[in-house]
Amino acid sequence: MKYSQATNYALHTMLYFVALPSGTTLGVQRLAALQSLSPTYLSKILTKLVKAGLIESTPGAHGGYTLAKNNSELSFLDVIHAIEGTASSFHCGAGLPHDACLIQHVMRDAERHLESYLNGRKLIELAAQTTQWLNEAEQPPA
Amino acid sequence: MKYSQATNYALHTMLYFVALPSGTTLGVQRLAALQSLSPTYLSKILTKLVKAGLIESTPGAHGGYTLAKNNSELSFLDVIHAIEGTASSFHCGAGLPHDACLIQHVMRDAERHLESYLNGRKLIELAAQTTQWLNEAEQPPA
DNA sequence: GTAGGGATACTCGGATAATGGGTGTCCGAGTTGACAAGG
DNA sequence: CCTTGTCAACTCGGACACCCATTATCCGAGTATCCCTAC
Repeated sequence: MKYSQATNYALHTMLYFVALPSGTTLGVQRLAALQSLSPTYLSKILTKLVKAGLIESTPGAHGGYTLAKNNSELSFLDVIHAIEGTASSFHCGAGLPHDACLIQHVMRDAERHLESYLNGRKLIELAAQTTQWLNEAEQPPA
Repeated sequence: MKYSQATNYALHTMLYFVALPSGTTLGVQRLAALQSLSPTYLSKILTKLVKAGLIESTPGAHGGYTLAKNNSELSFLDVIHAIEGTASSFHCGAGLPHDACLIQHVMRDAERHLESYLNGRKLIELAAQTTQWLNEAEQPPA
């Protein structure tokens, strides 16, 4: 029961996109430098985010990634589902007919509760503090 | 983000203990046969449950495992923590001071919500149906 | 001045390790009860 | 009848191997922009 590091990177990346002015495009190098991780690995995560429709990519020179339109109300759950998939986190291996396992019922309920909460938490909640953080990092006090 | 199979086995095992009359002792062979898995692997899980204080073990002949006293109100969270540990499921690897990561705050909050829910669901809720299930399996209709 | 042809700066996708944890097995050690033999 | 030794059943713990997902890297392909040169 652990979230993958890729989810962590994806959340930070999406937070940058939400915090920056709408329409800003960022390249892999910039994003990787901000989180100090390898650009090649981050690109894999970005393609997942693209396929999930959270961001859009423009190839070629001056290309990069942009927040998909009307995605300012992005939730934590959207990002997590894009990376980890939407499959259930608990599966009873017993040979019972489809979903006769009582334990599985409870675990699925718990999962739904968790997803409901994560769907309510939006990335934009953290945008204000993040933009401030980015500005301080970009131009340090003289 | 997936629960281990060991957690599944542990939950089923604990459910058997709760459903059966208080004081019943079960050996590894019986428990493994009920879930049709290898006894040697199940013993590993059982030792974890013993160390967590959920069950007690009596060595020697006619030995086995018994539900620890006054544990009838066992929750799902107790079992999960015994197997998966109590460590947080999300850890921000960034070099920020202790817990300055805003994303980590949200994820920890979500985790607390999930744990609160799982702490409220008790194993005994499923006991009635499980005992019925066990009786049918033990003595099939003539 | 305009068109064409590189060069460049990106994204995209596949192939390929390395690593670690979950899963499962094997074996020896320690402990207790049952049983039988001998005094 | 009592003691004692042996055996069997069972838990406990460590060591070991296997499998698979995660993590990470490298390289070639495709694509758009820029710049430089030739006409």
